Amino acid sequence: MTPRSTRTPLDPFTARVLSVVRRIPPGRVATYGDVAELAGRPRAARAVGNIMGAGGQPDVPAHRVIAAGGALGGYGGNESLKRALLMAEGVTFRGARVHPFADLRWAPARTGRRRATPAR
DNA sequence: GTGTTGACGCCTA
DNA sequence: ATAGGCGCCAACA
Repeated sequence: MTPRSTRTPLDPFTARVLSVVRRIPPGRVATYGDVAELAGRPRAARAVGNIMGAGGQPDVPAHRVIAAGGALGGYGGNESLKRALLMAEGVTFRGARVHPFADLRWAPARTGRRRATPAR
């Protein structure tokens, strides 16, 4: 089980991805591309998918990470479960896509990012 | 070090 | 709307 969590200490990017996903609130979703961008690698959507599939941790709501355009994306072969989990949180679907995607799509609150080093 | 795989994304037909 | 192709990045053999 979790062949990776017990091996590598987690690279910065991977840790960042998990951190981002953890912040996605219930009833909201984020695309693999969104997570990748928030993690610092806008083109690493595929890598994010791999990281999700790698298992991650129980406190990481991977089911809230979907594909672009509101598509469901994968879930270890249990897409129906992923969809059920989202619906249970209030996410509505329109066919195979979340709807309204624009409103359900989550974006981090930018409560005014303060720099650690208060520009002297 | 290289090669393959994969819960992706976007473009073109 | 469906199918195929290319690019992207990280994990693993």
